[in-house]
Amino acid sequence: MSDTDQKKARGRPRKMSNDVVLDVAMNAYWRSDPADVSVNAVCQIAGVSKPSLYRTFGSEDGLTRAVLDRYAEKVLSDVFAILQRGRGMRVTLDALIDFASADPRMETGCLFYKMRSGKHRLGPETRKRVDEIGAEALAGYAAFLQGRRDAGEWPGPVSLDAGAKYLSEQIALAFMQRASGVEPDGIREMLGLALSVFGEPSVDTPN
Amino acid sequence: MSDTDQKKARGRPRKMSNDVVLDVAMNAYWRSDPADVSVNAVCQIAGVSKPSLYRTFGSEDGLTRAVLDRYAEKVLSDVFAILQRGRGMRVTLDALIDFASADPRMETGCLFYKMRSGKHRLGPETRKRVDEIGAEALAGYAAFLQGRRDAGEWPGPVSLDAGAKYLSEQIALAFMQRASGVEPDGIREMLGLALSVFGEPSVDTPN
DNA sequence: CATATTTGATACCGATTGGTAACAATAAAC
DNA sequence: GTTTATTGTTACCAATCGGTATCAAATATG
Repeated sequence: MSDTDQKKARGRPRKMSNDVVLDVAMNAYWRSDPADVSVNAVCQIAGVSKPSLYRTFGSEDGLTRAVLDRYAEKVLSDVFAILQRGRGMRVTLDALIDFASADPRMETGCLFYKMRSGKHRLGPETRKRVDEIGAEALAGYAAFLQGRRDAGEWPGPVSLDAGAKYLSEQIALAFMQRASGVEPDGIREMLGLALSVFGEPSVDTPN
Repeated sequence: MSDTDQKKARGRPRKMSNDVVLDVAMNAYWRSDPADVSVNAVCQIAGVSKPSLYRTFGSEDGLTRAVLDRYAEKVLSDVFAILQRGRGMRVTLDALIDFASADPRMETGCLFYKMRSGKHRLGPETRKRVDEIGAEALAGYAAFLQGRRDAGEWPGPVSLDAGAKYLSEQIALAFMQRASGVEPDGIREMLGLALSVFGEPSVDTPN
């Protein structure tokens, strides 16, 4: 258990690190759709031979799963961070609306929701991970709403669970619209309308 | 220009009418997804040879387009009918919620929205038709909202166009959830919440 | 230097995709 | 009954899919 078990890279070194391959694959999946990017295409644009890719990830399922993991820690973590800042209802919702409707990183939608909407086309490992992340997101939304309810900011008759599901799906819808090319302003308007059920925005309709 | 130009069916008669083939293909596409049902599969379950199918529809694009047309006149017309009944806001929205969340025909979602969400995988003819039907739906929602606004039932600051888009997308979301296996009660709860921006339901929070 | 190890290149596999070319069988029209 | 039109059957096509076997090239370890 000493430092001897550090895997020393013997043999021919990697011309391209696994992380770079993952990033290239992630961006390709993200821009279009995992179902529309073949393993062959990933190898080509990543400059990696197919046998090498299969030696590293085992299968297409292994690759998409690794990509999803990387996407979760590099992108989805930002959404979770917004929820866990402990800010007020409106400030948080506005931040979510900003991110979903106008963040330049999400110009082609959200890779996670693309995977979720095409879940049946994914391998078992990736599909399982999609379900797990979906549950985590739901828990995150629920925890946020719980905090707002404790703070007396959301006294409505809607249950916590229903509110979390609603919030989650509205964000998902915004991302899917983004992927479809809807303009940020249009998405912002619709998402603002949808989330107005959690309390009216500061401006507009002061009545 | 007399009755002589009625096309008399000469030659070997069709063992299976085109309409039956269309219905079988429609149900197959509807149950799973157009992108997941190959032409080979359609031929097999419809009991039609592949050359015959290609003689009738020309291409896969022609088939999906014909299926979409049939779906529009057999299913989507029901949604349009709800909007054109001239009933009040709440009655109409409740009818829409009922249809989207619980109608047994929509148990596997809505074929139109499945096609729309996978639009890039369709042929040019079908894609064009999808856009047309989407525009028709939007116009239908807008006309309905216009009527409600004229009747003083919807005085909010939301523009007609934004309201129509919002309504359309919320219905679409409900259908997609249905296709994902979400329970009708859950969909009804979320859709009711989303459409509460058009006026609160009769029960609950009378304030 | 010699050896072990890992890479990339190439070529292949069986399966499936959308789409066709021939051709025999069949039935309506004449 | 002959002709004509249309069907189904069979077999095929090139392309692409995910996945692998083989082997030479390259490099870190010894």
